[in-house]
Amino acid sequence: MTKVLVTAALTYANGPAHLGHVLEAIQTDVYVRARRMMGDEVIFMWADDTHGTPIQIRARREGIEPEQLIARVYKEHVAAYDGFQIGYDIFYTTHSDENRRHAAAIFEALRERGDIEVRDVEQLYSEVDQMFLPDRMVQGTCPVCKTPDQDGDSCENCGSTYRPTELIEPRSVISGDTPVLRSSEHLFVPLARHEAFLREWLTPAEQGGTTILQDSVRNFVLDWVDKGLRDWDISREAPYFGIEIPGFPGKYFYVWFDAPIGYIAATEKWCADHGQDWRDWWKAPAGRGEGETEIVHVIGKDIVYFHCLFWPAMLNAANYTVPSRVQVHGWLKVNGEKMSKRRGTFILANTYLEHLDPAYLRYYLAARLSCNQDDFDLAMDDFVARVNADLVNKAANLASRSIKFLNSRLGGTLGPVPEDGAPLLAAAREKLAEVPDLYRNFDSAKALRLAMEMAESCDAYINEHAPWKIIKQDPERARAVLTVGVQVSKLVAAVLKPVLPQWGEKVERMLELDAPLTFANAAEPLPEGLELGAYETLAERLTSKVLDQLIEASKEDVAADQAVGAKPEPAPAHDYEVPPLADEVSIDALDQVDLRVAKVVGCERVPKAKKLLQLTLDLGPLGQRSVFSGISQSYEPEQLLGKHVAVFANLKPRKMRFGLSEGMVMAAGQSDDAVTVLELDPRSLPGDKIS
RNA sequence: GGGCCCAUAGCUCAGUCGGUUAGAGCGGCCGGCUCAUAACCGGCUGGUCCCAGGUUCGAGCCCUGGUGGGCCUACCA
Repeated sequence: MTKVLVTAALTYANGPAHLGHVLEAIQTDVYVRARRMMGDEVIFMWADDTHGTPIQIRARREGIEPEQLIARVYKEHVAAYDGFQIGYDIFYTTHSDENRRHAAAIFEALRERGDIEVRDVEQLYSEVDQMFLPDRMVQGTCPVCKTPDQDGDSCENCGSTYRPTELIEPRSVISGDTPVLRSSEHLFVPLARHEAFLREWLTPAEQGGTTILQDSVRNFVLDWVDKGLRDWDISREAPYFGIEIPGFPGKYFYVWFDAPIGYIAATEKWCADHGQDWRDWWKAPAGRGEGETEIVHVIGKDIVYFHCLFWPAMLNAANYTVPSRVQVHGWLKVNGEKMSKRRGTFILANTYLEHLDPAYLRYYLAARLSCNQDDFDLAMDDFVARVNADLVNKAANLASRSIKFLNSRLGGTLGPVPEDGAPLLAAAREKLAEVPDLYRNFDSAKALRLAMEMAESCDAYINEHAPWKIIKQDPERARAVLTVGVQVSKLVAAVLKPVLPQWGEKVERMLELDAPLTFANAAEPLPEGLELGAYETLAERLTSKVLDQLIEASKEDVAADQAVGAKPEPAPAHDYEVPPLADEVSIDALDQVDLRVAKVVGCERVPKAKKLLQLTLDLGPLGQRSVFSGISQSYEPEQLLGKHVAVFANLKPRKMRFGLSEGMVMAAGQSDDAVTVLELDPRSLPGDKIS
């Protein structure tokens, strides 16, 4: 039996899990469940990644300690992943004794080899924040092209890169404070010394290597090695929420040093709880044979650098088991775009769970995920169509029509497999035989496609022999035909089970199986005379209405998360100017300007105009009006449709080149591409006076 | 600037070693059926295989150069 240790990337504990995290969790979970169904001994080790500056900043913003933040987020993450039925063995934390010990052990091993160098580094330090500022926490004016408000590492205007210390007028993103240059000692790992090992680890199978990587990933990493490996700075100065480096008081491991060690810490904790020895997993030779461990990491393409260079090198240097496989996936996009908080496509895991069954997303993701690292587009209409077509119309329908018919009209007893049904069943079993290797190679898309083909051809067979007609003359023949449907439903359930565990369990009950489905026992025929259990609904139709609700709820939930703790922030430094206040006036002045509530009922771009949108406004009893507004660089027309806005309603109509404008929509902002329209509570009544 | 990856029907994807007229599912349109969750069946619809060259008797597939998208990285090939 192969020992397999699988991990999904540790979830960063500075906020709730979103569907991007869920994609990886599901891909990993499907793999783990499938390998268990192959008979492998698999443990799924997982944890929260709890250290580093972003955690400190988030905690500070909320006015709590980092420990409180990570404890709360931990619960949220566990709830989210449990909700998606992720079958991890342990979800641990990098803020643990186990992690401190293994980090220290790996560090000591590196030090004994002479793989730790100490050098002075000059960095920006903020007196107000009392900390060294990472590159991304500094903004200032680009030293090359003088564009203001650029990040600490590169300029988005001229594209040049630089050190944060080169910025003109640098300031802390956290407090707005002007940081000063300060020197401190940092610890470095000279990665170049590990080049020989890394080249060996990266060797493709055709050349005798054993590590499984996607070709694109391997090329990618080899390219870095070829360019020359740079020293890796593994230390950060206090205050830093993390693990203090043994022998270097006031210095902490950079979060990316201790994060992957969390895989080991989780394993040790799990082993302690289950009477096992973690050394059997992390001190065994890497490999797929007896007495060896196969370590499989599932990660997103953003962290290949850490998992395919530093991590194997560290493990090897410290004599731990190195990964056998790193499986890389792309980003989750929603409706063809990066997840957007404004459009409601930034969907939190827990928001999803409040609105729909995790089975839908599990199926849809698995049905489209394969071994590549392309980005994954979750298109809502395709989601609905695919789930209904495959899961409901094909797979569930086959089981439903077969089992229900047998139960209601033939006493619920299976017959023999008829001669004309045997080839179909044999073909389906041949397909099943391909499935383990497909799952083993993360090609769940193809595995599920095979399941749908099985269901489809069996469905055609039943249609052809129309048991509902035959039953009158030859009930036993009808029974035999439907028996094929049940036999194939068992095979389909086996393929679906890693993706839809509950589906598998329902079929196990309906078919009165005495052992849970595996790929091996799924191929065994169901015995003639078997008495079926009651039919259980396998999948219900998905409607796009539910998804619309999900999108709406996501907007609110994301806003709520961002608002958490936003208030305790002391008056922040402002990096923009506003016009001075006008002279004081009496309240009578307000009477001159008649502001009204208006609902946007029409909105379109004005051809040939650079900035104009033409709005049709409904002012309730006051009727409709046409108003031009110079906001097209900030709004797409459809964004405004249906919104309630404030309109300067007694403004003298003005003839413009493109038509008559009968009012003025209130908006804020100084530059053309950053205008925001005043949106009113949708409960307000069109035409009502604003005062 | 350099590197890597991706591109086939409206959508999701197959397409073997280079071999006939490039396929499937979904969608759309028309008709039929009903055991089954508006399921199911038949028919129709749908393609500049990203573009341009090249190799070949023959290219979706191989080679070169481009375009678009994604990612990484930086005076180094």
